[in-house]
Amino acid sequence: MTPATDIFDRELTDLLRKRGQRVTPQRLVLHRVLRSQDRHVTAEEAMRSVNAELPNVSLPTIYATLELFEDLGLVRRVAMEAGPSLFDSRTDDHNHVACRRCGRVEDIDVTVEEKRLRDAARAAGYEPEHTDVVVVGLCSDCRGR
Amino acid sequence: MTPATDIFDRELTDLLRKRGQRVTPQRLVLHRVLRSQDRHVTAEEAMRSVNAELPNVSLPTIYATLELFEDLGLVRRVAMEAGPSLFDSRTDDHNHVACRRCGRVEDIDVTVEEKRLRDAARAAGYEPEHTDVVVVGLCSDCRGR
DNA sequence: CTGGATGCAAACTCTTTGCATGCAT
DNA sequence: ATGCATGCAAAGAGTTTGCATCCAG
Repeated sequence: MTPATDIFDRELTDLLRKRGQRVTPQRLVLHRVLRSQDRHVTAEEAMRSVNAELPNVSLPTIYATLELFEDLGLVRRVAMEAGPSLFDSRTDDHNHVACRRCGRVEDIDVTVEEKRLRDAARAAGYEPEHTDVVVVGLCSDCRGR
Repeated sequence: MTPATDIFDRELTDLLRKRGQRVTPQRLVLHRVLRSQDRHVTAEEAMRSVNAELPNVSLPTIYATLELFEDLGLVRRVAMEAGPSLFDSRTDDHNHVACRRCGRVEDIDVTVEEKRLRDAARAAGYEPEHTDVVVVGLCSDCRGR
């Protein structure tokens, strides 16, 4: 257990306590895995990583916990044109590139001017919460053929 | 058959001929339906609309044809955080708002400055083709509870 | 005629639900 | 002790595949 995981645990514990929800090993381990590991994981991948540390954690639990973490603002679902849902533990303002062939996703540290978008969303009757931006194209591997 | 559908048919016929592909009634009807109807349809919805005009068109055919139309640049898949794929027959530069509860999607006629995004995508090793922007929030119906 | 396109059924993938058990509080 | 959280199994969406038939060229 690196020093960082200690901090992760404490942060999650505080958030859960604040809402009167339980601190379980499954939640702690998934939280650690998400925040230390590579970004953009599927539920399956998350389960494999969790199970390396804590066996027998089930996919339904992973899904339930990811949804909980989304509510807590700890992860964000990445908007994609297709394929399984990806969950991103980076919650600061950033965006994504996705390969339309293999589905690979990477971060782009470029932001967009959201104000006009959110205004237009409100004009359409929506209360905007966040904005997903995905540049879709071909990654180097998939371009080579 | 309104005069517009005539034009739609001709456009599709030309595109298909150009690639040596066949002009079938299924393709013609789906094309008409997509271009005259409301935007952002699921494959299911598209099938229902097509079947109102031409019975017994199957879901696999709808999917295959939507993929073909995507190649032809006639439709675009809309990036979403979850839920069934939505296909958009508007291919000009525009973006979307989506309700995170009910999945409703509307157009936003606001564009973003894509240049820096595409540059960053290239820097990450991708060849950018287009950019999806989705403002996620709550629609008026879902906010009221 | 000929092979690409279709329809049907079945398989597959991803995600959610129901319910009995377990454990954090 | 209480009931939220979990694991398992099964169901449920959504999408794709295999294959025999059909029809556009």
